[in-house]
Amino acid sequence: MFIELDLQSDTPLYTQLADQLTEGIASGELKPGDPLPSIRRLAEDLGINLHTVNKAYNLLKQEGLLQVHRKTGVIVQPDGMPGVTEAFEAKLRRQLRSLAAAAAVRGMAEEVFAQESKSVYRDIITNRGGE
Amino acid sequence: MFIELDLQSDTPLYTQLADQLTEGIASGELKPGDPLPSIRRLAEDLGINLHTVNKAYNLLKQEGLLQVHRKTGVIVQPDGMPGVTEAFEAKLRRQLRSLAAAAAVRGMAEEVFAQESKSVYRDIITNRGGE
DNA sequence: TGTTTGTTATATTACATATATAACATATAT
DNA sequence: ATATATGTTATATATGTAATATAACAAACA
Repeated sequence: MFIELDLQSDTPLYTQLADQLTEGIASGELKPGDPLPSIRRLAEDLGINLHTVNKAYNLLKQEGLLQVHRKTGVIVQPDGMPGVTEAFEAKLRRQLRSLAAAAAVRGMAEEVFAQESKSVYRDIITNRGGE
Repeated sequence: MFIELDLQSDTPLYTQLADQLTEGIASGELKPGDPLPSIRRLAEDLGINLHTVNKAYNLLKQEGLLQVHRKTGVIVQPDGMPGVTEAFEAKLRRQLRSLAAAAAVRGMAEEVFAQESKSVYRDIITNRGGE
């Protein structure tokens, strides 16, 4: 799986990494049970620090997307992905709210905003680059 | 206009403030030309520092949502709101992408995600509380 | 003249990000 | 047993952001 980090971005490296791994799982490129590179290995490949990768892995572990086994290494959650919890719904709505307000104030219509959402979602599932 | 800040949130205060002002404009509660409280006044009312309010106002000024006149004070952009620029589209897509991936990986269907987006958008426009 | 406005400057505190080393405990392979 | 590679934990450091606290400035208005 190809991962690209933008050092200039205002999004933290560990967040970028976690996001891209999440996309990989969502698209099916990474399947349940698939092994991920070791912390040190991935850090080496990406040219970043061990702890930054560790932070991203742990974030996804907290969310239930990864399992981290001592010595066995890190694998994609094989026992079923987490569902849409109340907490997740609330968080999603909160973040969507910020985006929707910015879109609405610029005159982007409701249907266009919804269509953008649908389009972006599909883009991830069909494993396209993004544009 | 009622503004509520969550000191426990991981979202910075100036971001929360800018978001809520944006929602106010999007919903029509704040109309073009409407005056906003002075920096010091709002800071006092919210119980936060002058510079935090200033940062929020300047952010919205940069985005073209506010006009800041010396002594006249701060008003909602009267000369037409900014449109949907390429840059905004790109930024919106980037942020939606992260949300869509998190939703998809938890099994939220494309239509449900789009419906959530539409629902949240409508919530803002119709000026409801949020839940 | 005095007050209020946004603006700018400095300083301080706290926290997050990212890095650099180092060491530890454990499971696997040799 | 020995070596190796794994995730984990602990320090330390540098940098940047967020938020606060004062203070002063220039300009507009009553």
